Amino acid sequence: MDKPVDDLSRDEAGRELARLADEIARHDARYHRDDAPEISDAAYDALKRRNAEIEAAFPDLVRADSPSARVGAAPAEGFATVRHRRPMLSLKNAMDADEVREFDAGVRRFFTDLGDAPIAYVAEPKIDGVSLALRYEDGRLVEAATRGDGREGENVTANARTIADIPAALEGAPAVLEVRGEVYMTQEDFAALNARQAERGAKVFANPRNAAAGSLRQLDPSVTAERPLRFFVHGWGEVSEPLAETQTAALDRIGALGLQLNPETRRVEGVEAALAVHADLEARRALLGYDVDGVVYKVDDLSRQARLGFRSTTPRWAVAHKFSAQTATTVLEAIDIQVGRTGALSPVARLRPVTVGGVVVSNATLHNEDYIAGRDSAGNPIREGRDLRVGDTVTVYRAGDVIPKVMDVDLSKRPADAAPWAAPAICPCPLATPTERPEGEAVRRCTGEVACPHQRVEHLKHFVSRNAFDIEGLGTKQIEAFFEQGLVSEPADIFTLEARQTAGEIDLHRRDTKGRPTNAKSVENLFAAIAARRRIPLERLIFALGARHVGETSARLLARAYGDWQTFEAAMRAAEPREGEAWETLLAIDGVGAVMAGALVRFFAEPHNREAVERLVAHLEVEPAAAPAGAGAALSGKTVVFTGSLERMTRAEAKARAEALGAKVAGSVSGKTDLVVAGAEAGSKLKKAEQLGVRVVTEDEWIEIASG
DNA sequence: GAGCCTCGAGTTCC
DNA sequence: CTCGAGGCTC
Repeated sequence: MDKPVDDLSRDEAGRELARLADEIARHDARYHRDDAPEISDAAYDALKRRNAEIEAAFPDLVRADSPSARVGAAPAEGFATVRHRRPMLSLKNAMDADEVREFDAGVRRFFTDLGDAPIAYVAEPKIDGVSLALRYEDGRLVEAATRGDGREGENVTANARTIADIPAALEGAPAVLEVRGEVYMTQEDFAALNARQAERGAKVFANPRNAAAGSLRQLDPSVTAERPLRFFVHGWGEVSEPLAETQTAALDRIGALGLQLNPETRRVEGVEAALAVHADLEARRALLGYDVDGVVYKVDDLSRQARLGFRSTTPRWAVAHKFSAQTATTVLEAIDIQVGRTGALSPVARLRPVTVGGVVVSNATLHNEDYIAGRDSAGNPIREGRDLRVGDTVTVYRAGDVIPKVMDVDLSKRPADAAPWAAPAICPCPLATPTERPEGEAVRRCTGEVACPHQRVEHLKHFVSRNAFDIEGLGTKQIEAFFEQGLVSEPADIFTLEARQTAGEIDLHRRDTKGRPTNAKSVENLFAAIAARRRIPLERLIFALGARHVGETSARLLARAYGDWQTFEAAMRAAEPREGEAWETLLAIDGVGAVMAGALVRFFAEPHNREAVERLVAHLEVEPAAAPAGAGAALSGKTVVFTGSLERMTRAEAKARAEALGAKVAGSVSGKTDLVVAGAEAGSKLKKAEQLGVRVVTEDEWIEIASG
């Protein structure tokens, strides 16, 4: 049993914080990375709480790698983080009616039992607010959490309690009920709030969503209480009992408990009826009184929702049909070139600042030269094939209400002397390296590779980025400054900073990024943060190396396939392009193809990279990769093959089900196959399974397995 | 060989 | 968030 915090000696507290940091990091990895938590949420929360209590009692012992400081999306200080029991996913967007019809067709293809019957959908306005999850236990509100990165959000319970639409207690609710919805502000309330703010000389908000977000995240709940926040429910997370058989009935039940449902919500039969709701709401958009950016359609039947399941970040049973975006007109003042870490040259539009949807926009990505020329990569016209020229008057919108984009150009306002834009033949870096655009690719690249200072500095930024080394106090700005001052030119240099400082070779105290003297404390903190990262999980290291085509996910695959750094590095060094055992082993990894394998082999063939990696790893202690995920699930680690025609479910459904149980679904039978599900008229695959002695089951037996 | 699904890379603004 | 491209399935 844990000793009361008050009874802990300093030494004991220090030791326990160290233990907790390790343990929590391990559980985080098991949960986030492997999807295979080994302790309950409550036990995990208890660890976090214990850590926080000790930190509160011994603030000077708080570790650089403290679990309370370390979180994915870096929620703001001041709010505890909350792990969502069910991830709060986002929705797939549909930009027009045809994309919605495709969504409907996809849903229909999933089921074999529909015939011509239409799918029933729930259509509801997509409120432009802030997502919030409310957890009720035994009818009492116990926790309110923002969406955050979908896995962890901020605990804003005290603030949520001040919102009139959020009851503190629900009569007759299930033992556990987590409702999800949107906190928003009406346009009228927003205007009045801004008038009040302006009067007081306080911050004026750009739009109702920002006002709602800002109000919900006040550290002082009494401020939130004065803000006119409202809340609509649109779904639920964890529940202790099924709410109903349909989305409609479930929402009705939640509404009957005393929560607000959006009055525009409709149940409709078939996709065309759903589209009619969109047309109706778009026409009445300005009259609703609150900001709405589209309409969400959800499959009404909850058993069908469950069968459809989820893609990695979105449910298959819902789609957000967006309204056409708000636009603004401005002048394209310049087209600059940015260099990415892979050498990709991206044109950026510098715009005369203009307000779009409540935010001032002055930059917008132009993607690549085809985009400027008015074509997509397939040569199809965009902007009806009209090109962009400096001096043009252009229409700007914010894609997904976030990323500014140049939509169209007004040729009637084009200055007579506006010249077509020409892609740069040389990199804008001091080396002026020639650029090239490989046949069939959209992107032009600098050929300077490691020599190009732009690429080097971007490479370093990638190295310290959040999913790589994530060194606190060493962000974009700091890296740029260190690079410019010649203090850091490759990753290994980061780990020698402290030694060089001690030896008097460099002096970090002298100046910060702005040339001001830096205080000793922050330098010390930086050294501590760097030291804390000398121990690094293999997958983070592989990702941080920055080989092309190797992102977070692929790095994880590689880490799991090779297990530890020595094995991985030896294999990469031994591999030759397109032949040999090491190459074959690499390609055999599920998810690794010839392009990625080629990029890795090339990365490790480059002498500069080999040496830089060697210098780096000398400073590190690389943690081996965790065992593969899904341990404990019914079919975990098994490979399943479906053959013949299935009669009680579609292929897609069968596959989704098998994967949910931890299996990998393969297309052909081999020695690695564990189970073959043979439907009617199974052919060669069945024969092969019998030859290899692989276990074969009928569709009925499979359903038995899948439901058990 | 086409079509789906995911991943990687680059980007904006607060 | 979006686009392009890689990987896999049919």
